[in-house]
Amino acid sequence: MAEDCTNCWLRDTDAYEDLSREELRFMKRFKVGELVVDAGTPIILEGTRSPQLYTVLRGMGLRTKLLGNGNRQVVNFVFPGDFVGLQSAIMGDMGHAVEASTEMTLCVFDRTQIWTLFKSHPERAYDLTWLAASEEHFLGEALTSVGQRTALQATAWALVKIFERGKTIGMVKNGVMDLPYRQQDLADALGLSLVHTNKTLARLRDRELAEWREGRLRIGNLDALADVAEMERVEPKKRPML
Amino acid sequence: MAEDCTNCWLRDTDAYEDLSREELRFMKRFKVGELVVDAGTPIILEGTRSPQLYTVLRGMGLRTKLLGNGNRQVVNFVFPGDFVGLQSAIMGDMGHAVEASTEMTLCVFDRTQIWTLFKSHPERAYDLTWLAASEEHFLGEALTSVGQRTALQATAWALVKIFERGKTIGMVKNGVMDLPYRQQDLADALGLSLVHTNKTLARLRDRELAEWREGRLRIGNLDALADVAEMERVEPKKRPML
DNA sequence: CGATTAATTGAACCTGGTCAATCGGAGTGG
DNA sequence: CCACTCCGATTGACCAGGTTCAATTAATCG
Repeated sequence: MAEDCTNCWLRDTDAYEDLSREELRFMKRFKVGELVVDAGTPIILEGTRSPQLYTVLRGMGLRTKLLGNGNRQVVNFVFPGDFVGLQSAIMGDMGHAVEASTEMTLCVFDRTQIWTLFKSHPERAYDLTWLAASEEHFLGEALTSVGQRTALQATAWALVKIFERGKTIGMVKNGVMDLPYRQQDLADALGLSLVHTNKTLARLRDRELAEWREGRLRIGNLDALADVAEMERVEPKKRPML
Repeated sequence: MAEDCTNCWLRDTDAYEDLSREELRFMKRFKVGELVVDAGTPIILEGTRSPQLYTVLRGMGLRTKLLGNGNRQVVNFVFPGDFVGLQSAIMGDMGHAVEASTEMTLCVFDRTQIWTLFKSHPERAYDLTWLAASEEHFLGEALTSVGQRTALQATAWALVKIFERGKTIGMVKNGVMDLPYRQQDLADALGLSLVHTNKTLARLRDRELAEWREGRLRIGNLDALADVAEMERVEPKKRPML
């Protein structure tokens, strides 16, 4: 029942780099199956050595970190095409947990093959490093948002980021994108309280910059929203996908 | 005048993994020279494709991101043994700038050799990925600190992190470590104002948890400080060094 | 229909920011 | 050697962005 990497729907979006026939063959060998999980299911636990690596095929999730006092930080949102479990594969254990926000289907890879990947497929190894560096890049931006932007700016920044990511993988239709998270998730991502996040979203709605209701995000003028966020727009590049 | 990788003083600290003779030989070829910069000098600019890659041999610096409104986020502190320029080498450009806080000497590598490194030295490629994943790991923690911890907790967290890093590379003597940054740097790292950072440091000093004066950090009881931060201590592992 | 979960709104409060002044050390020119 | 300046650290007073508490609404579900 597992899909064939060759026909992976994600490769048809122009968000990802193309792979040669040989490379696809290797990925097929690397892939050991598919995993489908319900919304709310933990996929990887923080601090553990995950037995598996995944690429998200469908659905959305969260990377989260729990603090001793019960506070939660959402480290990132997880979208189709994202690679999950890299830290664990390389360094031994995960710095954050990963959980499903919707039903998700994940492409499962064999972690023990990581080393043969480095030895015999340097292009794929390079892609892995690219993904790690890219995540580092993103987290630097997120840190800057949480540390230096006001609630309004940070919220606008997050919505722009999410919307842009959604666009690259074809999740935006007519300026609307499915965004099946709770306001609490965004609040935990930005280090804001739920109440204030709610009020900030209301402000963006009133200004007709962004409207997020019932799991759907509508943004009319992305540039205007980015201006509020005081962010420099960068055309999203093609990214590798494993 | 360039030091020989074989006798690199950093390899003598037990913070870094050992390299075989062959590996050291390759690193020597990879290395093209040494760079010495004064305190205050920018080493890499944000958003640029840096022509070079560096490993810090001596001195300390900062990774910073500038916001449109002039706000600055300190993304991380840079210590001897840290690798600088990885994002640029892999993804094309840097997400942050790097500048020297003290005089620094850097080991300079040839960026164009990166690809041969992936092809012919998979162990080194693996190490590069390790470094990227490690930085990602750290930034997740930093994000959590800035997002979820109070000023006192965040400050304590930062000092513990810095002190632990300092210990692994032998910079701590008698519970004291050189920390030649300004309070403004720490403030920008934690998303706090200078004034509040100052008062928070005073609080830690009053409680006799940490004392940072005149560029020297003294911590008597690291565990007590970590308790204030509500962080789980993890024994720092050996890390690769290029 | 009661129970649960998420969104929304108002009001009081507080952590941390802003403003402003002072202090001390290092460097510099006379 | 002294006056002057510059930079970073320090402290007090006031202010505000965002948190907390609490109550209400709305939708979903067994």
